[in-house]
Amino acid sequence: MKKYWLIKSEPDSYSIDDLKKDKSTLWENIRNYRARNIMRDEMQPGDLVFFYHSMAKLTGIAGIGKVVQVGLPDDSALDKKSEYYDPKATKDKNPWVAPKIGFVSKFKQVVTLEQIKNNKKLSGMSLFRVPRLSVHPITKSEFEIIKNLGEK
DNA sequence: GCCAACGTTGGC
DNA sequence: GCCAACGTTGGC
Repeated sequence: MKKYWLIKSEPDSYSIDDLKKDKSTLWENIRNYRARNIMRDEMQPGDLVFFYHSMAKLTGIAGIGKVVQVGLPDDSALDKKSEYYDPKATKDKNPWVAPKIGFVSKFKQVVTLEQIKNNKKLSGMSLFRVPRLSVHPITKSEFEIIKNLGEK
C-alpha cells in the first residue's frame, strides 16, 4: 500500500526548485537513526513525500516528490572531506542509507507551518509529536488536506 | 541570535 | 547502564 511521508530540507541548501531542476536526487546526509530506520525499513518506491522547507523565509510544505528507489548507500558517510563523514562507517558496513527522491509537483503556494498549526484536522501530525525529526509519516487524510491547500 | 527539546557521547 | 555535558535542530 502506498504510504506518505514528509521530508525536511533547508531551501538554502536544497529547495523544491532544486529538485524540480534535477528531476530527482539522492536524499543523503541524514545522520539520525530514527530517520534512517524510516527511510530504510518503511519507505517504498511509489510512496509520495511532502517536501518541507525549514529555516526558510516561508516555513512549510512547498511541494510533492516521490520515492523512486530505496536502500541506496549514503556514500557521503565514507567521504572524509564530507561534512557528514562518519568515522564508524566503512564500505562494507555503512549504516547510512538514502532513498532516491523524484520531483512530482511544486505547490502553487507554500502550505505554511502556521496554516498547518491552525488546522484542527492536522493537529495530530507526526511533525508536532516528534520535533526535530527530519522524516515523518503522513496519513492519507493529512496528505489530501495539505495537497488541496497547496494547489489552491 | 536565542533557546527549548531532543539526541549523542563518553566517563564511571 | 546511568547520566551529565555537549551538540543539533529548527521555530521564533
